[in-house]
Formats: sequence, structure tokens, C-alpha cells
Amino acid sequence: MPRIDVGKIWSLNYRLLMSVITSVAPDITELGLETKELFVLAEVDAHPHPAELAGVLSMPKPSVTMYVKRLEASGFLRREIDGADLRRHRLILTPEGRKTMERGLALLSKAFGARLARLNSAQQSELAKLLEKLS
Amino acid sequence: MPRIDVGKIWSLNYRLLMSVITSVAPDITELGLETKELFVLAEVDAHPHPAELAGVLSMPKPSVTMYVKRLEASGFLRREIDGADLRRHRLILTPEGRKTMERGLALLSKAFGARLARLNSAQQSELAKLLEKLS
DNA sequence: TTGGGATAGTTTATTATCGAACTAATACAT
DNA sequence: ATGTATTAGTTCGATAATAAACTATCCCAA
Repeated sequence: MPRIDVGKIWSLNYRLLMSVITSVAPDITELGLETKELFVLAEVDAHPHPAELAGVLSMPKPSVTMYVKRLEASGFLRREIDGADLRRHRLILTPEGRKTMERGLALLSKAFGARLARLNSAQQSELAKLLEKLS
Repeated sequence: MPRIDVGKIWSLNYRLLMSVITSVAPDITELGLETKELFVLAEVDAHPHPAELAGVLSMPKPSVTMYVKRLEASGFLRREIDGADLRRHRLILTPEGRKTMERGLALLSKAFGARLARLNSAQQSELAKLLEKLS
């Protein structure tokens, strides 16, 4: 059994994700948001507080502040002060925000799916299983 | 049409990579380079020309110019004009650059390897094979 | 041979990003 | 109760990233 080259797996995977992001970025921009803003939108349901979003998305807090500000200005989400903890803001997707988020994720899925199409069905399931184990 | 949840795999994978990068970034910085610069260094052997690097790493050309400039100033690589095509610059790792690149990749491998250790060695090979097909 | 188009890399000018420091609210120990 | 530490989110200022435009070189069809 040959020794596995971790760096190689890393680099293949990294390059795959980056090239997919790069390829969909223009289409996402047409929806009225940037890719990082889409990632934020996509996690708002599961993590409605900015500090959590920063953690889960590995983004600095000031960046989240900025993305949220823009998303709010675009009408994609709104903010409520959390009554139980006045420091916290609860983020809520607007219907428009949800629609846009779903469209954006669909674009991403389509682009990623196009790459995945190089694998047969069994291989796709295998990849899904392996990546799921890693996450 | 894939039978798996492409969007979910995407997001798990994306977050995995981002969290690994974030966790090693401070250590990489201590080697005297930034993570993106490390990615450049790591691909120089396989892709010695800036334009190729930009393509393979999904980076804009001006970013590569900047990273290369810094890496050269730090003594991690040097440039030669390609005699066969005077537009092209061939990048060459210095011994110091190679050492630093290997150290950086070791840090990344260690952090990513911790995740990868959830797979047995056959699964790791399988993952490498599948990712290679995708890239 | 030459000129129109492509390609490699850089510069410029603008926007995006984010560490550090800040304010406000909470938690917690004494 | 009171001081101290912690946490949520923001602001500020400095750096990083990059689109657009540029120079230089190459390619190649007529």
C-alpha cells in the first residue's frame, strides 16, 4: 500500500473548490450578492447570530458585520435584537433573501455537479461518503 | 443527474478546507509567508510560469504577480526569463524556498491529516483517486 | 514581411478584507 | 452589590486583492 500524500489530496480538493467558485462567481454576482455573502445567507437558518456565522464559516467577525450590513441593505435579511441577550442580533432571511439564496446554491450545485458528472454514480456516492466522514 | 446532495457535500467540504486553512494560518505566517503564497510555492515545480499558476490556482494574474514578487524578495524563489519565449518567466524554488514550502505543507498536512485520519488507508487512496478525476 | 490578434506579465486605481481596539451587555466570583 | 472577565457586534485604519488597462512578445495567415 503506497503512502498517501496528504498534501496532494489537499491540493486537489482545494483547487477543485476554488475552480468551481471561480466559475460560478459571475452568475452569483448577477443575483445581487457576492459569493461570500451567499455563504452567509446559506447558513443563516442554522446559525442566526453573526458570531456563530463567523465561527462556522471561518470568517473574521468584522467581515461578517460587513456582509450582513450589505445583505440587509439589499433586503435579503433583517435583524432583530435578541430579547434574552441584548448584545445579540438574530438574523432572519426575508422571502426575497431565501429565494436568492436558493438560486445561488442551485448555481453552485449545478457547477459542482458538472464536475461530479465525471464520476459514475457509484463513485459519486463513494465520494459523498468519504467527504461526509471528513466533515 | 447525481443522486447525492451536491449542495450539502459542497458546504461540508468548503467548511472543512476553510477551517483547516484558518487553523494553520498563524503557523504558516511564522515561516515568513502567507497561505496563498505557500500555495504558489507548492505549485512552482509543476507549473513554473505565473500564468499557469494563476490558472491552476484560480487566482487572478495580478495576485500571482504580487505573490511572486514577495516570494522573490523573501528569497524563496527566483525568476529567469525563458529564452524560448521572452514574455515568460520561469520560476525556480531556491533551496530556502523549498525548505520553507516543505515545512508549510507539513503544517497543512498535519492539520488536514488529522481529519483525514478518520479514513483508513484504502479510503484515502480512493479519495485521492476520485479527486484526481475531478480536477 | 507584416499586421491583427493572442498571450505573459505588470501597473494602476479602486474596492475588499480584517486585526486591533472599542462599546455595550452579560456572567461570574467574592 | 461590586469588580473582573467574557462575549456580541462595530468601527477604524492599514493591508490585501483585483479589474481594467497597459507593454512587450509571440503567432500566423495572407
